[in-house]
Amino acid sequence: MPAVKRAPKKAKVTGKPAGKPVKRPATFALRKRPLPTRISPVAIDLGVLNDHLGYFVRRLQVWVFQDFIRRLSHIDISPAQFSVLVIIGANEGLSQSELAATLGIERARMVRMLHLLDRRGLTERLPSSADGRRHELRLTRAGEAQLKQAKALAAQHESSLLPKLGPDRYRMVLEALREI
Amino acid sequence: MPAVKRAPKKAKVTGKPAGKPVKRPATFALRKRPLPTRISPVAIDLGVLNDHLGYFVRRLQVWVFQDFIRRLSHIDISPAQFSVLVIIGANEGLSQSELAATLGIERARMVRMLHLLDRRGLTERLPSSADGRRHELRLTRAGEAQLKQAKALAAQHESSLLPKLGPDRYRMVLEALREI
DNA sequence: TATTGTTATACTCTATAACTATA
DNA sequence: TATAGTTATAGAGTATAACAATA
Repeated sequence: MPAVKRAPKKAKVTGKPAGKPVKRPATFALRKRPLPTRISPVAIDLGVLNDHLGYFVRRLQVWVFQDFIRRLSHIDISPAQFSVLVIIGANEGLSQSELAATLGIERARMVRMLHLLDRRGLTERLPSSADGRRHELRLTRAGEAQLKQAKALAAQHESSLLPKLGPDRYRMVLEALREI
Repeated sequence: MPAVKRAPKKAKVTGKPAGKPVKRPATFALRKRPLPTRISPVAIDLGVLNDHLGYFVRRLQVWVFQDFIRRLSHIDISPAQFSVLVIIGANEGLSQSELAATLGIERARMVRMLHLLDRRGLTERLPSSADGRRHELRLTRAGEAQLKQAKALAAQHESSLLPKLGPDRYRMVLEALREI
């Protein structure tokens, strides 16, 4: 309603006992709604957005991540967590800073992500013998098993993009972006 | 340092008088650091991430947005704000819900964005005469002027992507994503 | 002095629930 | 009952500052 011409609403604070924090899933809870058929459902004139790569890249990124999140929701692995596990698995013993720099995640943020993965028993941080400041990162046995499962689901996710984009476009775009 | 084998740090709370909130820029404060030469600086084995479109799309999206933010930092327009102004400008009188659905932004989020743009004198919400629930959105004169400036800067941003991606790749990717 | 890992803080954004005015 | 706009809240992510241990 047109609040512009009425008194402010005052928020009517929810009637809940204030002690009932609703548990939300760890990753974005986008799982329930069906994905839209088109990535960019156009009902309205996009104006100059039509000439901006960033707009379409953003729409595609959101759509791809949502599909990824849905497919890996069973094992509760987010895209960021997946990338962390993959990099550690492929580069055992690397440091948190190297990992963070590789993925473009802040060091401070990486600390919390690794805390969580440690607590879930998927990763370990071993003090480096060569450099007392560093942690050498590795997957636990459970982490390796989880990563294997995640890779299988992620591969399914990736396969699903082919028909969505069309095989030619898919290959073209992937190769183009990989080279940048 | 290897906290795993030491007592928890206890956070040493910062010595500040606790009454000095540092003013941060409205958009992501990524302006100061130089953009990396390569979008995905690879120093480390990416493993199966090399086969995932989502990874590269995400890296590209972040990179493109950072450039956009820098270039429009003078006028303090974020990518999301730009898209809102463009859509309103190209579709005067549309409702908040339509705008939000078009851009994939939550209605609740859109409220705060429009509050801010209203407060800055760039947009207006007029009660619809046909439907008492709706607001018809439009740009103010100032909003039109600001959008014009923003479009010019955004066009410069877009031009800068061409040499970065290579003109052929740029056209290919833009056309591919636009069709999806 | 610089770097690694860490904690804390502020802010942005997403997801959701609940409320109101209206249809 | 459903929809448009709104408020509130929880959580994820980003940016930044500051600190201890170590180099």
